[in-house]
Amino acid sequence: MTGLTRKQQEILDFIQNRQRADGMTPTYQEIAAQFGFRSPNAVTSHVRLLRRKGCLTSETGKARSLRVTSPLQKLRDRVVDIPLLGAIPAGFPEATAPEAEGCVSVDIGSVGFTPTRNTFAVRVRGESMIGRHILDGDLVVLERGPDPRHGQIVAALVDGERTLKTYVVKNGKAYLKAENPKYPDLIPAQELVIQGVFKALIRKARD
Amino acid sequence: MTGLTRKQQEILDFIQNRQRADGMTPTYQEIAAQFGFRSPNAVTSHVRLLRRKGCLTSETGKARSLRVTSPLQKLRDRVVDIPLLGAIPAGFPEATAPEAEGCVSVDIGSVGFTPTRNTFAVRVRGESMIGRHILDGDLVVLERGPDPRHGQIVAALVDGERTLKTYVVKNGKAYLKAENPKYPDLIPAQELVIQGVFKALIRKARD
DNA sequence: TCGGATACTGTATGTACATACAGCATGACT
DNA sequence: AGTCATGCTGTATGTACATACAGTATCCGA
Repeated sequence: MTGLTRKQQEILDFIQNRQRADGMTPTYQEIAAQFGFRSPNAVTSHVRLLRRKGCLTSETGKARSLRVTSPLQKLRDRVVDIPLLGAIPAGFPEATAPEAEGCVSVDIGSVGFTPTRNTFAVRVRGESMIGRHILDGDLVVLERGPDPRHGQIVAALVDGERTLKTYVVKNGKAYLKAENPKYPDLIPAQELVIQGVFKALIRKARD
Repeated sequence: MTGLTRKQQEILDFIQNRQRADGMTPTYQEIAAQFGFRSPNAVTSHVRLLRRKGCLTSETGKARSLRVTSPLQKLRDRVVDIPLLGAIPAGFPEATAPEAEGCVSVDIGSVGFTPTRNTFAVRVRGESMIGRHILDGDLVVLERGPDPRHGQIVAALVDGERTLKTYVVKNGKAYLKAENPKYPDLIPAQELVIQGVFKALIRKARD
């Protein structure tokens, strides 16, 4: 397996970029137009080579069926989009698609579960959960719905502001506990709106 | 804006799933086949409705040009595939695509940088970096290449095994330091292979 | 009870696309 | 010089596809 030619790599990249950007692969004539070819056949021969080298597949006769087969692509899991909710959607406007202020896209293998319509993400503000190794600025993925169990981390509305807390059950009563000595402890859970339980976390390095 | 009909939702889901799975949107006739319609026109009218409701776009005349316009899709960032490297690729076989044992796909906004060919991911084993809030089982994204700066977290090969350490410079000399009292401290950096510096982290909740 | 939307069947048709056949350069290796 | 891969132009052609026109049946709100 020889490496790809410069031209071949360019074409491969073009196809992949177009697919990612537009959601559909370019046609032979679109590729020809992009590279200034005056004959769609120039593309055909390139595609033939790329296919022989195993970088490209297509189903014969089908329109726009070119697909880049990167070695990673085969290992790739399904990618899901999780809405990143902003500051304060007080309560939770049931079933309404809440205004997303961003979008977190991850493969389901890495987050370890399959998100549903009840999954959302939130950016952590403050260090209230540093004891559980969640930092200011982290992106936290939560799932609304399931009743939290003892020891799970939950997002809750406290005085109209959202914070992360640990859900603890003590003598049959539920409390929320901050994992940082600087923060107030043990808030009775009944008075609060619990928005979801912690499912995953994404952190970027601060330089 | 009324919600979608059950049938409309089904068709929309089918299109989206096919697009994600195959990398190309189904044709009208393929959709018709899927739902048992004996006329491609049944699809046409559904598409017309979905387009009016703003859930679908297509460029007229173009084959396989249907695209689902979810509100999240617009916010969606570019998704990149990062190879998940396994146990011990001792050293780093320069420029060779190292055997990936998995694939981490994330949008570039969430990881906060644009991965390159020198980016890879590794699953953390052990609690040597608990002081920097990195836990056993976490998925860590690293970038090979840039010389580490003081205080940055790096992946290094120590006795043929990979661990995460903090890169510290003391009196002009570089050391690696574990962030856990149980682990040995301050290893001279010269004797080790530094594989990359910490860029991002993905953690799944343990139940 | 009379629209008006949804949810189809059935038949066409123009064109968007993949792909085949027939060349002609260029460079690289033997 | 000769062969072989790359990298094209130019012309066709069959078919895969989007889409228009003409109906029919059901359900629902006014």
